Amino acid sequence: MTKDIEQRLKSKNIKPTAMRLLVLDFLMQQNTAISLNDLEKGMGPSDRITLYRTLKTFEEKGLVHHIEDGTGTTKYALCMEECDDHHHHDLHVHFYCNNCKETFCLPNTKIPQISLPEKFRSEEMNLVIKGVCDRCNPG
Amino acid sequence: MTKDIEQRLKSKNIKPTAMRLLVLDFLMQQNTAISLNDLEKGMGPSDRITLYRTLKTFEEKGLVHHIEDGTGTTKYALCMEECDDHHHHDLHVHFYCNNCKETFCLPNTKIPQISLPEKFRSEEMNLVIKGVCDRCNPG
DNA sequence: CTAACTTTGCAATAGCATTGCATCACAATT
DNA sequence: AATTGTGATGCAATGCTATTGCAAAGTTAG
Repeated sequence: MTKDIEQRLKSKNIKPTAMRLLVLDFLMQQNTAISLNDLEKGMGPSDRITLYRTLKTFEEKGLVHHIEDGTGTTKYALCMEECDDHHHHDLHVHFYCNNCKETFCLPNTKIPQISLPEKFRSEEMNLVIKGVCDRCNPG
Repeated sequence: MTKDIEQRLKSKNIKPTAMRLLVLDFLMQQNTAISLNDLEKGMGPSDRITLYRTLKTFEEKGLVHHIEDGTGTTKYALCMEECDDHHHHDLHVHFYCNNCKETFCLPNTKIPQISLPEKFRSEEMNLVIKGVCDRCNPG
């Protein structure tokens, strides 16, 4: 089981240190995107900056993507398998729940094609939808 | 001409003070979304916090909307006429140019309907497209 | 004119992101 | 096994933006 995590790191060219195994393990247990703070609290006692840099490394290597959900604090979530180093999260939608304040990836909800004005060229897209999530929605 | 600006403030139930007239005038001259910093530099010598609160007031009253373009710093731009107090910017797309680092409103580019997973309810949407803008695009 | 309310300006704070540097772990090479 | 180099970690410190508290100034209504 640790083997899987280790393998996942190696496949992205990330040296599997103890810290990184822990962080990745923790990330894999989440079903929402989390902030650096959440990570710090969720892990055992560990250095905030190291966690920060770990996330950054993960992001550079295409293991994690970050989300600006409009709250002002950056959230992080694991990439789906298809991501490579340079194209994360371009396609799927993120959802911020106004009720529980959680941020979700909606990996199956893709951003449709948008036709831009003349001479604008698109390289990345980022769509955040705010509303009420399935768990907070009555009925 | 100052009359127009004054009228625009009044029509949104904002008391037209000297400061506010200046800020609105400045905003009307912009064709990109600007940060608080830009505003501070662009105006004569004035208090940063007052400018901050002026923008906030404008936003509450539906005159201005803010954009999180992914750079980490909030940008502000005038709303189109159709905005009312509660529904700004929900519909149009924002564009961030990776080259000139400017953020634009694309008022004529609307966000298409997205079908969310079961039991997710949408209240707001925010789409930022990054790429190269018309002015930076060769040819 | 005076009282009530709003706006403005200054000071101070909070919070997140980010960098510098020194130490430590590890891996490779001799 | 010792040495050297590279990357990872931890601590300290900083920067920047957003945000609040409070007092002074300005505005409006009675």
